[in-house]
Amino acid sequence: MENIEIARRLEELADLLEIQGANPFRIRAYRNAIRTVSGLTRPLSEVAAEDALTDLPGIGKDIGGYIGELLDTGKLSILDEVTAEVPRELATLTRLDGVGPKKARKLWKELDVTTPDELEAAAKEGRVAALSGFGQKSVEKILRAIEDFRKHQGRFLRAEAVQYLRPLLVHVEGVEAIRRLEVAGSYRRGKETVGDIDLLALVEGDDDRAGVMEAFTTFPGVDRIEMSGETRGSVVLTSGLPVDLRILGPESYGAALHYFTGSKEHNVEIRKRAQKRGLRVSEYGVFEEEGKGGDDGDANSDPHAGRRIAGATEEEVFGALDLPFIPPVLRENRGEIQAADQGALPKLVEADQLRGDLHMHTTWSDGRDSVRAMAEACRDRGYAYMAITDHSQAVTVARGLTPERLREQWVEIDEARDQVEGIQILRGCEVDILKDGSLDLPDDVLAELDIVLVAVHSHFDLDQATQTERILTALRHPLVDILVHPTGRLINRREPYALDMEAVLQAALEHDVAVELNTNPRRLDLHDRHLFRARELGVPVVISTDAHRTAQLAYVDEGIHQARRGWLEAGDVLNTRDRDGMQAWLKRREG
DNA sequence: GCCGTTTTCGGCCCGACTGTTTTCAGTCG
Repeated sequence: MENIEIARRLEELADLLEIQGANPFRIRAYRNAIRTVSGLTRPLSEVAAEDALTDLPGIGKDIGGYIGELLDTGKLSILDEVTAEVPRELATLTRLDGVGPKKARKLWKELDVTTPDELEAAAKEGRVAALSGFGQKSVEKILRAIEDFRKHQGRFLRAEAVQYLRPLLVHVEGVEAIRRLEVAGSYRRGKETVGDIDLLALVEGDDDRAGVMEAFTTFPGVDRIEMSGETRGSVVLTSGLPVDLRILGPESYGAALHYFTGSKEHNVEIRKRAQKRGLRVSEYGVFEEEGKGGDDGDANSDPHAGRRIAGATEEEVFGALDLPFIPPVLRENRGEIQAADQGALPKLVEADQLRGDLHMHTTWSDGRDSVRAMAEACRDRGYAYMAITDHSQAVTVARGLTPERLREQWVEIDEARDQVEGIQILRGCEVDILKDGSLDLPDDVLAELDIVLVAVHSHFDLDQATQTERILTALRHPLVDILVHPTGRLINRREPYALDMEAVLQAALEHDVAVELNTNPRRLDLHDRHLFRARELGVPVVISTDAHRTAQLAYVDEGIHQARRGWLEAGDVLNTRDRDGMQAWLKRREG
């Protein structure tokens, strides 16, 4: 069983125990363990085999036992016991905005409501408003939440969100009082998708805060205002994108930027670290706690109590905790705090370190631009080399190339080599991995290519063992260079095919095959967790755009976040090598 | 339920905002 599946079961358990009213600290312990599991790059089965589950942070005897049970049997008996008492659908109910464990429990106990559909019916019949603790506003909010839940389950692509956001930024920036306006949150962490947008406005003094909030909530693209206070406001744009605004003074801006950049998990760890040093971290700054334990408790409820020792910049906040600046893309609690503590943060790869793009299409298959146009565009980007990699014959919808047409294309590639100077044009192909794992072109043709990419474009629904074996078979082929878009996912549209990625990465290592980070914003495949694992194992990664027109070569600029989120350094990325270095790798199996 | 360079017992991250309350619980990020 995969880590992510184990995390999901434990999460369901925690959700249901919370609804059941279990000790909140016990729930927290479960959530801590879930954080550890979902942040882990090694397979838990491997850790279990070493008998080292309880060495993991937040995992003790009990939870370690649950993980062991899941690994051994695929079942979790305690979850079965809990679901015998609490209906598992109730966990879904807490996904609704404004409905937490307490309200879910009340709706279930008093109205026998367990699903969004039942909740909607009860709300419309006036039964919800009649409950104590619920009023007319709660009912309206719940009905809206159900509507949102139905129409908008997926998150926004990062690239998509920025388009909706830009006009709002222009509008709010127009307010004179604003000294700085920045986007924090998962957007700043470079996540592939964002659920909402967090804006931070720096305002001097208290005078114009109301004006800033006013400008924010009256932006014409605002569909509705969720809340609007003195320092915090929350709206939903007509596009459905939720946006939060926080207003801060200069002494707190860095602390707030850190705090609202997150991730939540990273912040929790940071605060624990602070606590050990007798410090308190909040969005207002880093404070020295004074008179610990001696007070009446009121001192702790004042967010500005104690002496502020940092807050104006993020560097200051990290510095107060004896840490160097941690780049936002790393703040996922995947070991970045420990690495920072030990001076071992990775030197993350930058877009301008890439020396070539090794995956693109032309008019020969389903691309829009010619070989020459693509070559000129790559040269203009300053690349030293590039590969033309149209589809092979099996992908008929994309006009995939037969061996004959491929040879015809080589004539055109030769012409482009003469016409476009200053860049090396590799002749390649995105060769289909057929259902049985064999390749879509004969070996003698593959041998004449400079570079061979392999990919799955069919039979997505094979079971995991079969799909994995299919790809392993392809990786064993001695002429294969790169496995491209390895999981096949399309964000918000198609799930990855069932695949044992650990086995695939191990095989890539063994057979000296690279794996791709495809920077098409809908793919971003491999994703960060697997990139991290590839780096850990030493499997080379190629960052390519899969461009189907010249403009899409720019996908690399958005996609590079993903590589950085996977902790990749230049040395982990094959196409940071210069022309000779790349040539040497392509010839790695000769001599 | 987990954890320990002050602790094997007694803690466990922090604050804003809303709605339904007569002083605060619930939810969210």
